[in-house]
Amino acid sequence: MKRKLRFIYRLLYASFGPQHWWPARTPFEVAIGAILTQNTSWLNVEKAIGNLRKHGLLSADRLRRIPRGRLGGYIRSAGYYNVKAGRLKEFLDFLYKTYRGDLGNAASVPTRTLREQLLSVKGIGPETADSILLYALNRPVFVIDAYTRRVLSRHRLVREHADYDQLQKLFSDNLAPEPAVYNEYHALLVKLAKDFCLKSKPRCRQCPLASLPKD
DNA sequence: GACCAGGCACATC
DNA sequence: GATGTGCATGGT
Repeated sequence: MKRKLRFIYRLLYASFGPQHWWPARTPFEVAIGAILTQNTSWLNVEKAIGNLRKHGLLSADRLRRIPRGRLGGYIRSAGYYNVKAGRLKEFLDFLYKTYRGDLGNAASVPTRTLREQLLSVKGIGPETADSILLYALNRPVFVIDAYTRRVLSRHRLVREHADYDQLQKLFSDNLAPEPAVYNEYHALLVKLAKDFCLKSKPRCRQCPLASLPKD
Protein backbone atom coordinates (compact mmCIF):
# COMPACT_ATOMS: atom_id res chain seq x y z
CA MET A 1 0.00 0.00 0.00
CA LYS A 2 2.94 2.32 0.68
CA ARG A 3 4.13 2.01 -2.89
CA LYS A 4 0.63 2.25 -4.23
CA LEU A 5 -0.20 5.49 -2.41
CA ARG A 6 3.05 7.06 -3.55
CA PHE A 7 2.44 5.86 -7.08
CA ILE A 8 -1.01 7.43 -7.09
CA TYR A 9 0.40 10.69 -5.82
CA ARG A 10 2.99 10.87 -8.58
CA LEU A 11 0.38 9.94 -11.16
CA LEU A 12 -2.03 12.64 -10.04
CA TYR A 13 0.65 15.27 -9.71
CA ALA A 14 1.90 14.48 -13.21
CA SER A 15 -1.67 14.67 -14.56
CA PHE A 16 -2.93 17.77 -12.78
CA GLY A 17 0.08 19.66 -11.44
CA PRO A 18 0.08 21.63 -8.17
CA GLN A 19 -3.38 22.72 -6.98
CA HIS A 20 -2.48 25.65 -4.69
CA TRP A 21 -4.97 25.04 -1.93
CA TRP A 22 -5.11 27.58 0.83
CA PRO A 23 -1.76 29.18 0.17
CA ALA A 24 -0.51 32.30 1.98
CA ARG A 25 -3.34 33.53 4.19
CA THR A 26 -3.31 34.12 7.91
CA PRO A 27 -3.97 31.04 10.05
CA PHE A 28 -6.99 32.82 11.49
CA GLU A 29 -8.50 33.39 8.07
CA VAL A 30 -7.91 29.76 7.14
CA ALA A 31 -9.74 28.63 10.27
CA ILE A 32 -12.70 30.87 9.46
CA GLY A 33 -12.75 29.45 5.93
CA ALA A 34 -12.62 25.91 7.26
CA ILE A 35 -15.81 26.47 9.24
CA LEU A 36 -17.58 28.38 6.48
CA THR A 37 -16.87 25.74 3.85
CA GLN A 38 -18.69 22.96 5.68
CA ASN A 39 -20.86 21.27 3.04
CA THR A 40 -20.53 24.37 0.89
CA SER A 41 -18.73 25.25 -2.32
CA TRP A 42 -15.56 27.25 -1.88
CA LEU A 43 -16.81 29.90 -4.29
CA ASN A 44 -19.59 30.85 -1.88
CA VAL A 45 -17.15 30.87 1.01
CA GLU A 46 -14.82 33.24 -0.80
CA LYS A 47 -17.67 35.70 -1.16
CA ALA A 48 -18.43 35.53 2.53
CA ILE A 49 -14.78 36.00 3.48
CA GLY A 50 -14.49 38.87 1.01
CA ASN A 51 -17.50 40.44 2.64
CA LEU A 52 -15.99 40.11 6.10
CA ARG A 53 -12.77 41.63 4.82
CA LYS A 54 -14.59 44.50 3.16
CA HIS A 55 -16.14 45.39 6.51
CA GLY A 56 -12.86 45.06 8.35
CA LEU A 57 -14.10 42.06 10.31
CA LEU A 58 -11.37 39.56 9.54
CA SER A 59 -9.82 39.72 12.96
CA ALA A 60 -10.50 37.62 16.02
CA ASP A 61 -11.20 40.69 18.11
CA ARG A 62 -13.70 42.25 15.72
CA LEU A 63 -15.49 38.96 15.10
CA ARG A 64 -15.71 38.28 18.80
CA ARG A 65 -17.44 41.58 19.46
CA ILE A 66 -20.00 41.52 16.69
CA PRO A 67 -23.41 40.04 17.63
CA ARG A 68 -24.16 36.60 16.22
CA GLY A 69 -27.17 37.81 14.25
CA ARG A 70 -25.19 40.51 12.48
CA LEU A 71 -22.36 38.10 11.78
CA GLY A 72 -24.88 35.83 10.06
CA GLY A 73 -25.79 38.67 7.75
CA TYR A 74 -22.21 39.06 6.58
CA ILE A 75 -21.75 35.38 5.80
CA ARG A 76 -25.08 34.73 4.11
CA SER A 77 -23.48 33.64 0.84
CA ALA A 78 -21.82 30.69 2.56
CA GLY A 79 -25.20 29.15 3.38
CA TYR A 80 -26.39 27.80 6.76
CA TYR A 81 -25.53 31.28 7.95
CA ASN A 82 -27.30 31.04 11.29
CA VAL A 83 -25.62 27.76 12.14
CA LYS A 84 -22.23 28.95 10.93
CA ALA A 85 -22.40 32.26 12.77
CA GLY A 86 -22.92 30.23 15.93
CA ARG A 87 -20.02 27.95 15.09
CA LEU A 88 -17.70 30.88 14.42
CA LYS A 89 -18.68 32.29 17.81
CA GLU A 90 -17.96 28.97 19.48
CA PHE A 91 -14.56 28.87 17.83
CA LEU A 92 -13.76 32.43 18.89
CA ASP A 93 -14.74 31.68 22.49
CA PHE A 94 -12.37 28.74 22.42
CA LEU A 95 -9.64 30.79 20.80
CA TYR A 96 -9.78 33.48 23.47
CA LYS A 97 -10.26 31.11 26.36
CA THR A 98 -7.39 28.85 25.35
CA TYR A 99 -4.97 30.89 23.26
CA ARG A 100 -5.71 34.52 24.12
CA GLY A 101 -7.27 35.03 20.70
CA ASP A 102 -4.22 34.00 18.72
CA LEU A 103 -3.65 30.62 17.08
CA GLY A 104 0.03 31.49 17.09
CA ASN A 105 0.03 30.75 20.81
CA ALA A 106 -0.72 27.12 19.97
CA ALA A 107 2.65 26.69 18.29
CA SER A 108 4.19 24.53 20.99
CA VAL A 109 1.10 22.42 21.67
CA PRO A 110 1.32 18.81 20.45
CA THR A 111 -0.83 18.08 17.40
CA ARG A 112 -2.80 15.36 19.15
CA THR A 113 -3.72 17.68 22.03
CA LEU A 114 -4.64 20.50 19.69
CA ARG A 115 -6.86 18.20 17.65
CA GLU A 116 -8.73 17.10 20.76
CA GLN A 117 -9.19 20.70 21.80
CA LEU A 118 -10.57 21.66 18.40
CA LEU A 119 -12.90 18.64 18.35
CA SER A 120 -14.32 19.71 21.70
CA VAL A 121 -15.58 22.94 20.14
CA LYS A 122 -19.24 22.60 19.16
CA GLY A 123 -19.45 22.86 15.37
CA ILE A 124 -15.94 21.63 14.69
CA GLY A 125 -15.86 18.02 13.53
CA PRO A 126 -12.96 15.92 12.23
CA GLU A 127 -12.68 17.48 8.79
CA THR A 128 -12.82 21.05 10.03
CA ALA A 129 -10.36 20.34 12.85
CA ASP A 130 -7.95 18.64 10.48
CA SER A 131 -8.25 21.41 7.90
CA ILE A 132 -7.27 23.94 10.55
CA LEU A 133 -4.39 21.74 11.72
CA LEU A 134 -3.01 21.17 8.23
CA TYR A 135 -3.76 24.37 6.34
CA ALA A 136 -3.55 26.92 9.14
CA LEU A 137 -0.99 25.38 11.47
CA ASN A 138 1.03 23.29 9.05
CA ARG A 139 0.65 20.10 11.08
CA PRO A 140 1.03 16.73 9.32
CA VAL A 141 -2.63 15.72 9.45
CA PHE A 142 -4.35 14.24 6.41
CA VAL A 143 -7.75 15.78 5.68
CA ILE A 144 -10.55 13.42 4.68
CA ASP A 145 -13.64 14.76 2.96
CA ALA A 146 -16.51 13.56 0.80
CA TYR A 147 -14.33 13.69 -2.32
CA THR A 148 -11.51 11.70 -0.77
CA ARG A 149 -14.01 9.13 0.37
CA ARG A 150 -15.57 8.89 -3.08
CA VAL A 151 -12.26 8.45 -4.88
CA LEU A 152 -10.88 5.86 -2.47
CA SER A 153 -14.04 3.84 -2.45
CA ARG A 154 -14.63 4.11 -6.21
CA HIS A 155 -11.12 2.80 -6.81
CA ARG A 156 -11.52 0.16 -4.12
CA LEU A 157 -8.63 1.37 -1.99
CA VAL A 158 -10.82 1.13 1.10
CA ARG A 159 -13.98 -0.73 1.91
CA GLU A 160 -17.13 1.19 1.20
CA HIS A 161 -18.17 2.09 4.74
CA ALA A 162 -14.78 2.87 6.25
CA ASP A 163 -15.07 5.69 8.77
CA TYR A 164 -13.10 8.92 8.96
CA ASP A 165 -10.33 7.64 11.21
CA GLN A 166 -9.77 4.55 9.10
CA LEU A 167 -9.45 6.59 5.92
CA GLN A 168 -7.06 8.97 7.62
CA LYS A 169 -4.99 6.09 8.94
CA LEU A 170 -4.52 4.81 5.40
CA PHE A 171 -2.49 7.92 4.64
CA SER A 172 -0.72 8.49 7.94
CA ASP A 173 0.40 4.86 8.05
CA ASN A 174 1.81 4.94 4.55
CA LEU A 175 3.16 8.43 3.94
CA ALA A 176 5.91 10.41 5.62
CA PRO A 177 4.32 13.09 7.85
CA GLU A 178 4.99 15.95 5.47
CA PRO A 179 2.38 18.75 5.59
CA ALA A 180 3.15 20.05 2.08
CA VAL A 181 2.56 16.60 0.61
CA TYR A 182 -0.61 16.01 2.65
CA ASN A 183 -1.89 19.36 1.43
CA GLU A 184 -1.16 18.64 -2.21
CA TYR A 185 -2.33 15.04 -2.10
CA HIS A 186 -5.69 15.95 -0.69
CA ALA A 187 -6.16 18.69 -3.28
CA LEU A 188 -5.22 16.30 -6.08
CA LEU A 189 -7.77 13.75 -4.88
CA VAL A 190 -10.44 16.44 -4.91
CA LYS A 191 -9.42 17.45 -8.42
CA LEU A 192 -9.66 13.83 -9.53
CA ALA A 193 -13.07 13.41 -7.93
CA LYS A 194 -14.43 16.53 -9.57
CA ASP A 195 -13.05 15.78 -13.02
CA PHE A 196 -13.69 12.06 -13.13
CA CYS A 197 -15.31 10.32 -10.21
CA LEU A 198 -18.41 12.52 -10.44
CA LYS A 199 -18.77 12.14 -14.16
CA SER A 200 -20.35 9.48 -16.27
CA LYS A 201 -18.61 6.20 -17.05
CA PRO A 202 -17.08 7.12 -20.42
CA ARG A 203 -14.85 9.69 -18.79
CA CYS A 204 -13.74 7.22 -16.16
CA ARG A 205 -11.83 5.33 -18.84
CA GLN A 206 -9.58 8.33 -19.19
CA CYS A 207 -9.19 8.59 -15.43
CA PRO A 208 -5.48 8.81 -14.50
CA LEU A 209 -6.07 5.97 -12.05
CA ALA A 210 -7.67 3.69 -14.64
CA SER A 211 -4.31 2.06 -15.30
CA LEU A 212 -3.70 1.36 -11.62
CA PRO A 213 -2.19 -2.11 -11.17
CA LYS A 214 -4.32 -4.59 -9.22
CA ASP A 215 -1.96 -4.75 -6.26
C1' DG B 1 -36.35 23.08 -11.62
C1' DA B 2 -33.24 19.45 -9.94
C1' DC B 3 -29.01 18.59 -8.10
C1' DC B 4 -24.81 19.50 -5.75
C1' DA B 5 -21.30 21.79 -2.67
C1' DG B 6 -13.99 21.02 0.80
C1' DG B 7 -20.03 18.89 7.63
C1' DC B 8 -21.91 18.77 11.96
C1' DA B 9 -25.10 18.05 15.84
C1' DC B 10 -28.91 15.88 17.32
C1' DA B 11 -32.90 12.57 17.34
C1' DT B 12 -34.42 8.06 16.76
C1' DC B 13 -34.32 3.15 16.25
C1' DG C 1 -23.71 1.50 15.83
C1' DA C 2 -26.35 2.76 11.78
C1' DT C 3 -29.55 5.88 9.67
C1' DG C 4 -32.31 10.19 9.09
C1' DT C 5 -32.96 15.21 9.39
C1' DG C 6 -32.27 20.33 9.67
C1' DC C 7 -29.49 23.85 8.29
C1' DA C 8 -29.46 27.59 3.15
C1' DT C 9 -27.05 30.04 -0.45
C1' DG C 10 -25.45 30.09 -5.20
C1' DG C 11 -23.54 27.63 -9.43
C1' DT C 12 -24.36 24.27 -13.11
